[in-house]
Amino acid sequence: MTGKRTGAAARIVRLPRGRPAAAGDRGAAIYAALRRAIIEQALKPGEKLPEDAIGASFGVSRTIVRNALHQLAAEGLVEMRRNRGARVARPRWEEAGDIFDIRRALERLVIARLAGRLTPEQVARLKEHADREDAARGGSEPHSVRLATEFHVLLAEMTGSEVLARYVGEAAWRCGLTLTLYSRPHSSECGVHEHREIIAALEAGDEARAVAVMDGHLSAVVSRALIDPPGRSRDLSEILRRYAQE
Amino acid sequence: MTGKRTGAAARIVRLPRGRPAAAGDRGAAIYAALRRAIIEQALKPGEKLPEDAIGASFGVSRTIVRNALHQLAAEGLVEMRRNRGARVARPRWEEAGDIFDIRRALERLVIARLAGRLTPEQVARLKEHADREDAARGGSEPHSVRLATEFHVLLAEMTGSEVLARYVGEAAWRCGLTLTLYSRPHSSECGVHEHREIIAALEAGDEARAVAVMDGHLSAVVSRALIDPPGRSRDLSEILRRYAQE
DNA sequence: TGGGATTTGTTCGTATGTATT
DNA sequence: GAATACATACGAACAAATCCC
Repeated sequence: MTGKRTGAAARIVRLPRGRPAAAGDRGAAIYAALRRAIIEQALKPGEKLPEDAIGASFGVSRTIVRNALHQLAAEGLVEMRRNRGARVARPRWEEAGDIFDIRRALERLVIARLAGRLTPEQVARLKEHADREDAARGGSEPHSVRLATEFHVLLAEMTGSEVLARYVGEAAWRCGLTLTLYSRPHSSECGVHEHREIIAALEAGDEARAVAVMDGHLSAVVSRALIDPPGRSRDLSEILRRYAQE
Repeated sequence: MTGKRTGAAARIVRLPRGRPAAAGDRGAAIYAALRRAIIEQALKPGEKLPEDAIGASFGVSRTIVRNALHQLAAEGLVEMRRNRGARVARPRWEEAGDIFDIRRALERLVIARLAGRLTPEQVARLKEHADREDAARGGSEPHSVRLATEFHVLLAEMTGSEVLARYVGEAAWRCGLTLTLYSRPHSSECGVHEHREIIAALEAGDEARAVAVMDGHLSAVVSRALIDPPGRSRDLSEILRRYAQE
C-alpha cells in the first residue's frame, strides 16, 4: 500500500551532464535495426520483444524502443497486444493468400507504370541488383530473401510514386515474413531468372508480358509454400548486437 | 550507462490526481476522435495539431496524444516532421492519381471476392447503407463523403480478409482526404446510384460488370476533382469538443 | 487461486530544437 | 542576427496489468 519511495537518496543527485546533445533520432536507428533483424529472420516470428531488453541492448530508454515498435506494428511486422507487449508478427496461414493477392495487384500497377519508360540508368541498376542476387546464391537463405524482396521494392521506387512504393514495400516485406514462416528452405532462389525476364520485358515495353511474368513469379513463390513451424527463444541481446551498427 | 537521475527524484508527495488512472485505452478514443475530425474536415488539411492543446482538450497527457498522432501518421492522415510536430496531412496533387490507382486496384480484389458470394444479410446491410447515403443528400458535404467512403470500407470488410480491409480502408480514407482538398463541393453526391449498381452486380454474380461499375465510379470521382485551397486557423478545442464523445 | 516478480502504460520534468520578433 | 518563446524528444518514476509459480 505505502509503496512510495522511502527516504532513499534524498540529497541532490549529480546533475546530468556530459551528453553531447545526442538528440538525433535514435529511434530511427532502433527501428531500422529491428526491421532488418526481423526480415533476415534473426528475430523469428512469434519471438517476444521486451522493451527493457531491447532498450538495454541499444543503451536507450524504453520510450525510444516503444516508438520503434509501434512503427513496426503499423507496418505489420510486429504484433502488439494491449498490456502484453510486442512480438514479431506471425501472419496466419489464411492471411498468406490475401497479402499475396494484394501484392500482386499493387505490382501490376508498378509494371504498368514502368513498361517502356525505364531509363538506361534504371535498367542498369536493376541488372546490377539481379547480379547481386545471383552472387548471393548458395549463401544464407534470409539474405537471399531480403535481396529478392528488395528487387521488387526497387521497381516500385522507380515509379517515382512515394505512396505506391510505400504500399508495395509494406506488402512485399510482409510477404517475405510469411514466406519465412511457411515456405520450405531454399525455395526462393528460383526467382532470379524471372527477375531478369521482368527487366527484359519492361525494357522492351512489353507490358503484357511483364505483367504475366510478374504474376507467374509471385504465384510460383506462394505455391512453393509449405508448413514449417518456427523455433523458439535464443539470446536477444546477442542477436541485436549484430544489428546495432549501420 | 544510463544510471543518471534528474532533479525530480526528490519529490515524495504524490499529486492529487483524482482520476482513477483511466485504465481503459484512452488513446484509442483520441485516435478515433481525431480521425473523424480530420475526415469530416472539422480539422482542415495543413492544420497544426499541438500535443498540449489536444491533450488539454481531452484531459490526458501528451503521451497519449502522441501515440494517437503517430498512428494517424502511419495511416497517412497526419504528417509529422521531426521536432516540428504534427499537422493534418495535405496530400500533394501529384499523389492524388497514385492513391486513386492503388485504391482501384485494391477494390478490384474486393469485387472479385464478393461477386456472387454475398449472403442475403450482407446485401441487406449494403442496401441499408445506400439508403442512409440517400438520406444524407442535401446535408453536409463532409458527412456525405464519410458515408460514401464507409460504403467501400464495408464492402472490403465483407471479404472477411482483415488485411484487405485494412489496406482498402487506409487507401479510401486517404482518397477522401484528397477529395476534400481538391474536389469541388457537392461533387460526391453523384455516387449513390453507382453504389446501388455495384450491389446489384455483385448480387447477380456479374463480376465483370461490378468491376466496370466500380472502376467507372472511382474514375468519375477523381475526374471531378478541381483545385480548391484550404482555409486556416480556427479554435482547436472548440472543434475537438464535438468529436470527444462517442 | 493467490501473491510476488516482471512488464507494460502513463505522467511529467528537463533538455534540445524550431520558430519568431 | 541574437534573444526569446514555445513545442517536441527523451528519461525516469509511478501505477496497473499480466505472468508465473
